[in-house]
Amino acid sequence: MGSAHSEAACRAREMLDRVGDKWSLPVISELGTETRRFTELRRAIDGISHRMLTVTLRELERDGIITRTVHAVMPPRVEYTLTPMGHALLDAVGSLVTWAEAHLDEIDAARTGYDARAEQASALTRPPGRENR
Amino acid sequence: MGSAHSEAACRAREMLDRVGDKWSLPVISELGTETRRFTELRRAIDGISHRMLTVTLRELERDGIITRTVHAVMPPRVEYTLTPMGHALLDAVGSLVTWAEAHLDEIDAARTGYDARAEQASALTRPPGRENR
DNA sequence: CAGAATCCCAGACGATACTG
DNA sequence: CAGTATCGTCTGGGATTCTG
Repeated sequence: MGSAHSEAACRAREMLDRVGDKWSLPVISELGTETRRFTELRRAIDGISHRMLTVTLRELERDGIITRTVHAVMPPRVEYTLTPMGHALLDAVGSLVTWAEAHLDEIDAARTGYDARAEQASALTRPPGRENR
Repeated sequence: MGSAHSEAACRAREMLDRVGDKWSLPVISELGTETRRFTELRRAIDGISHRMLTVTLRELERDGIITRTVHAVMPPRVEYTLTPMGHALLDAVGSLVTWAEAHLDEIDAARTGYDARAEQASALTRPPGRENR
């Protein structure tokens, strides 16, 4: 029952909530190539904090998108791998990337145009006087 | 060629930041069918507040994903339409939806399993005593 | 009807310090 | 090396009120 839209949009939103946080995608993308250790990921992903890498990995593991393997050695060695489901997700995200690349210029242009128009509009409203250069 | 990952992941993240907020996708999805007025969208999208619809529409318009048309009548009549770029985006998101639908059960299972294991693990650590039922 | 402006809070995220 | 715990900040977004 209800609107046909919610079906699709709703499912998609669940996923964007999952993958749309700040670091999930970089992590997934990095693991797309090959299995990695904690510190390797840390170094490969620019700007991620120690804590956020941990948190992100936990979430992804919980959802079955990555696998965590602990090797009982000293010092500890933990490896992370993308599951088949994770690879499929990476593929799905691919079409977003494609879209983004295809329309990046168009988006920039749209923003510039919008901002220019907004600036003009507010200039009309604004009390006339010397511009604040 | 440094890290192959950043190229793709970075672009994708820009888009997830754009579309990954709480309401962009429902709005886009709703406009995918046909042109809509403000209040129509408000009613169609369950749970969205007046304010957030306004904000979301502004952002999408700024990025050239939707078009805003004002009809100078009383009462005001404003219509929103998906641009071609917007339609393309909706298509791209489609593969995420497909992925989500295909793996929903798998994700639920993974979570349940993970949580169960976590519960067990903490039980071992926890000081033995009577369970808190 | 459509939208702008204000206030406020929960939760996401970063920095830092400690542990096995 | 890998992970946990604690704390402070900052922002997304909800409720509400005012306008053309």
